[in-house]
Amino acid sequence: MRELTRAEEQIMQILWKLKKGFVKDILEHFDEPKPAYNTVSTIVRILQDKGFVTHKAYGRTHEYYPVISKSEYSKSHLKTFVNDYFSNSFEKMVSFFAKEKSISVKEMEEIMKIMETEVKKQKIR
Amino acid sequence: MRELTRAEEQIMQILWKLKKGFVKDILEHFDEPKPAYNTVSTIVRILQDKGFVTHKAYGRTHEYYPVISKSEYSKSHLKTFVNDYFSNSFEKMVSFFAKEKSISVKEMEEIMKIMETEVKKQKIR
DNA sequence: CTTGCATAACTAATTATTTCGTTGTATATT
DNA sequence: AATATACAACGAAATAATTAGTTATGCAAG
Repeated sequence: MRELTRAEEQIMQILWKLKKGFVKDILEHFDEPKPAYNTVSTIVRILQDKGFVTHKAYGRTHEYYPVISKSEYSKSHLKTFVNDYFSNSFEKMVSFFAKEKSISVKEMEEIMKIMETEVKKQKIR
Repeated sequence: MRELTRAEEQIMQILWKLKKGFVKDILEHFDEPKPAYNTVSTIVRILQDKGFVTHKAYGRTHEYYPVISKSEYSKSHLKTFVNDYFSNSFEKMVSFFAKEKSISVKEMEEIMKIMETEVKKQKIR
């Protein structure tokens, strides 16, 4: 999957939040200083060329939708990261952050609970 | 922490692997088609300006060292990612990937083992 | 010493990304 | 119909990143 550039990612984050939107809706969700209308419009069109969004036309105006979901993109992005920084091992990554105390005890307990459920579920089949 | 660009990251990965190296050593570790010597030299100097590497001079030639470790950088990078894609919750991220089956049962069992140890260790204090 | 080679530093050229002004057109308003 | 408004499309300009040529210098070999 193509990588999003900085500006593209910012707009995708807004679209993922909004689910859909006209350029003017996207623009509203920018913090000050807001970019020019045309800047947003251009980048949305680039995102469309790259296959990240599509649009529905209402006469001459376009309502844009994400085609790639936030989950899909994050999955692909994290995979690359795990591959590059943790020799493709989720385990290495997670245990690194557990040891680094980037994950709280409470979070770890939650994670263990979920994993137990998942392990059981996957072992049944 | 500044983000690494594509070319910069490639060189950092090599330096992290080598621990230290002259430009020519870095160059050797590129796959074909290798970039020009000067391309590598320029980017290493940019990395130095950004504070990612430093050097030890042997007369006129420089041996470069990472100043930011791979761990440090990956920590900062993943934090940004978790913040942007999982509303700053490691738990959300990990359980998403567990449910997606991106983490194998074997890996989950390992992770749970490590977390149990970590939880105990951190609860003692 | 002179020539050749290796290297860092500098700089120019190229390519990618971001930003936004301009244009043309459809639609709404008077 | 004439004018104003809103928008997508286009394109130019600005900025960032990448690539590599050129230059200057030190060192080694003859």
